[in-house]
Amino acid sequence: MPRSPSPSPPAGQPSTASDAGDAVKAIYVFANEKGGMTDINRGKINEIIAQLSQSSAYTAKLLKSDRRVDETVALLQQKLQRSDEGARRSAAAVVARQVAALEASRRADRCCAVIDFDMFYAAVEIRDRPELADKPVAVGGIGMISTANYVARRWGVRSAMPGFIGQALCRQLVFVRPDFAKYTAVAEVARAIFREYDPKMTAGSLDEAYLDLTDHLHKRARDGGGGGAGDDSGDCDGGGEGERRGTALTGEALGELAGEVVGEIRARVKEATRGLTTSAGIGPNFLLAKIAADVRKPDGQFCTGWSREAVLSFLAPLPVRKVPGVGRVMEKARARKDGAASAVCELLSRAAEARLLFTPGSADSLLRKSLGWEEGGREEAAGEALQKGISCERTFRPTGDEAELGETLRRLCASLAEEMAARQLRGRTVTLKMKTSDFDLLTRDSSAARPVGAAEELQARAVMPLTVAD
DNA sequence: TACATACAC
DNA sequence: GATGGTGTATGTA
Repeated sequence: MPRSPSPSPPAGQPSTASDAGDAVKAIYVFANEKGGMTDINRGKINEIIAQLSQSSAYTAKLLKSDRRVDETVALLQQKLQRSDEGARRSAAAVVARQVAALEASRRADRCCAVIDFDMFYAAVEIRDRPELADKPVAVGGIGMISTANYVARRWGVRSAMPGFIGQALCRQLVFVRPDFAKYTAVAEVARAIFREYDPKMTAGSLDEAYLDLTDHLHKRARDGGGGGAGDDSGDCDGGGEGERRGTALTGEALGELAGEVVGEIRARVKEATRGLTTSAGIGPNFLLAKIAADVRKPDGQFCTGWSREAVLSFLAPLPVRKVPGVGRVMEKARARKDGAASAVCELLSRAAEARLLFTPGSADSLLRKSLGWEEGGREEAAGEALQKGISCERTFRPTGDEAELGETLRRLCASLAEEMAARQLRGRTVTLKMKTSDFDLLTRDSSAARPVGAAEELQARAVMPLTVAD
């Protein structure tokens, strides 16, 4: 006899903060946002997570790092206070000039798409074991969950969450071991389809692809395959500065055709992968396409539009964290005065501040992103970019035994050398990374005169940062 | 060049 | 009781 009616997520109270878990909650953002989360149980979920995390070394280290970020942010504030009127004015002037230049160069003749499988690993596993379909499923192990299906997400189980927490949140959670060979094969099926639309397509990861559809769309429009020859009704295209490609396919017309094409691609992928769904974002560049891919997840697509108005009204209200490249730290550094997270519009309105605080490169990048103009995605892969590094790391039980550490190091070097040989790679700088039991990360590196690759060479250069005390 | 951080998936 | 692995980019000394 099975358990009773289908179990449902806990219906807790709205977060009754109070206790020692408060600081921890501030760190753990698992129960924020994202599809599938019901609002009702958020408090309960946070409580369980806080409970389990409270006394762990990992949390201690997170809190410590968070305090350091706070200090840095405080320093930035001081720096801002102390900046003189002249510096502020010239920063504002620079920003104004940049904004004008960027706006003038906005183009409406390019179309990019980012296509992303929905809960990829879990979807593949469920496809192959249909009996899992309505059960909460996590791909990963007790150490780490890499993907959770939407049923599991209703309990607060998410990717990048340690498995034991997932299990505490949802006792019926079914764990499935990841099978990367299988995922790679599935990804290859999808990529073959993507390449028909963009031969230069690039992959962000196994489950994510960047396609520049511009050429395909023009070809399709020329060959009259479909797509009403756009009625560009006034408010659409932003930069109507002539047709570089000979077809009047810009702005909204481009978007409309792209919508059909992307729908077609997604249908083909679903068919070819026996039912796997994808979500997609469409826009004038990869940055916007990437952000847009999140909007209609799962199994949907969204187009940002091309005009300045369309782009900005899409971006403005988004939390800065949605912008690729803006993570926990930058979010905090750009948070509002009252501590609340900023939206992209504030990023833009306070761009002059950023220019005073950060390196010119970072400030530029932030400004461009808040205008929705480039960066954050693939962008011109410009010929097969060569790989910059290769690594092999493993987490093991803490030990102070040098012989044991030495043996671990030997094994790591051996696997790495094997992988490098298989891919015919060598490198000049060997970096040894070591994580202590309290999650401090240390690196030591050593550069050789010429590239190395053999296990012995790697090992000889991997000098252990010993004397770790305690 | 050496080391640390931030970020993405 | 317990929080991964691979790769890229960037800041600072």
